[in-house]
Amino acid sequence: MDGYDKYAFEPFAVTVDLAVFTLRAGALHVLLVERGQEPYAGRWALPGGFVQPDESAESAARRELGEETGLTDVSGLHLEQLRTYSEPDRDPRMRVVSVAFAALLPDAPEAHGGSDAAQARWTPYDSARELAFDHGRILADARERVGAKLEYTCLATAFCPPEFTLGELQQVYETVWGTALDRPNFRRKVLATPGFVEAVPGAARLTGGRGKPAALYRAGTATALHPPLLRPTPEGRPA
Amino acid sequence: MDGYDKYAFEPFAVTVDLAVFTLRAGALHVLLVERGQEPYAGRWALPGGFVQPDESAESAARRELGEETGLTDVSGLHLEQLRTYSEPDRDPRMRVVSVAFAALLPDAPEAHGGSDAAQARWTPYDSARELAFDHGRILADARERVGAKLEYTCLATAFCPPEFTLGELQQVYETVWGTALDRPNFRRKVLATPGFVEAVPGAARLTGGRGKPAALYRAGTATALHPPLLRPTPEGRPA
DNA sequence: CCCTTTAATAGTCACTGAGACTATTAAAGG
DNA sequence: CCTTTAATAGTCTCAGTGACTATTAAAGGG
Repeated sequence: MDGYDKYAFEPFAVTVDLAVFTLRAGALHVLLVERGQEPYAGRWALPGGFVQPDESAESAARRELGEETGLTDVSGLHLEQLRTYSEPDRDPRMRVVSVAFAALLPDAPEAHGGSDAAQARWTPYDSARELAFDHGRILADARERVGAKLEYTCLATAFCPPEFTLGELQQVYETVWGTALDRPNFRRKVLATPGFVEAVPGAARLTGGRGKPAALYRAGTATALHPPLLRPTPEGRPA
Repeated sequence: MDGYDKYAFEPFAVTVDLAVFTLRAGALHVLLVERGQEPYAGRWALPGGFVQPDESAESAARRELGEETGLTDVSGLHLEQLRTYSEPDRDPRMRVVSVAFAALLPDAPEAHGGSDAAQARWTPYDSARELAFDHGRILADARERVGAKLEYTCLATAFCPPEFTLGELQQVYETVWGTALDRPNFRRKVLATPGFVEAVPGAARLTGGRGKPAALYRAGTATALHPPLLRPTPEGRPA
């Protein structure tokens, strides 16, 4: 950071790119926008945009999230920095450094084309292919990060509405990890972790299910899981 | 990422900042450079520099690491991106976005002033105070990340020379975490984790210790620890 | 050359947490 | 009212680990 005057520096464009996840119909979905112009015209891409002179990358990401999803209050949503992508050739036109973020939404409001996006759409994660730029890589990194963080943080509640059942919370894990979990064991683990969830007294989900209505819970105050809730190892992780 | 022509963007300076850690005399040390000019003249700061037009932030970090430490071969050293700091006012002169990295060195060659640093010095982590810019925050974030990664990765071997004893490996954990560990239990855990370390056949550390010489090990091929090696909870983590 | 010191290595015991189940309870709907 | 459906409660067992004791192997001083 020394010697600003002694060394020339290239001016860079700095952008944010967002991998916005939600759960719909039991599948992980990601918000994509369709590009209107070259390069990659007509291809799908992650939403994002330039960082403005008076804002941090975090502010820019939150602003873009609001613009793309149409949500008026994005203050409580989970948004975390993933990493920064800076390969010199990642944008064919110019030198663009992009700070990538992962965001989690409890429920998916239908996306509408934002100010600078032709159209935006929720896409099943597995159908998101051939993205523009290096966005495929960013998306894969974001997905891996989310899956890993479910293990040792309380992040799963970020996919849930303010009040949720333990079954719904379990579905978050099962959907993101792609594995089935034993219900009684999951229940025991969650309830045994102080601060993970707190019961909503005397409330139960009334919506016309067939069997016994499940009790409702709210996200607790804890952020970390000790000990972690490890995902089942199919055969034995690289260890 | 759409609409480059429709929206003005501010040109940013992009730098890398490095939190380079090593262990010396049983204490965690970090590499600091003394600033020669305003702002923060005379204050200590993290080494770093501008990203050049033809290199990624990772390349820039590796280049700076070589320049600051004087190491000719920094290819095998552990270097990982921490996060990007982009608050608009983090540099009083201009808009600078900095991609921060954490690096781990097995043994500390004495630092010499690099090309753009008046002088560089290994400083005990606990003595690193009042750093320039937001480098105090970056350093704290890096330290926390390193501590956390010891739990669920094989990162600890990055602090060790190519061949090391289990006692030395244990010292890494104890130094970074600031807690004592039970030696037989640590040993059992490490040896029971496939790929963490591999024995060097028939080798023992000869250097004039008093007691029985310890066997030597090399870093194994594994990168993750399953299950993790959790640091002892003093009373009960925020959970 | 023995005997003490020092540290590495081997082994034991008990408890916690989790995986794999089985059993019970409570409501909805015909 | 009785069947269906799902939530909730409980059991059994084993791996992993914290706490601890015992043994082994070398160095160094008398």
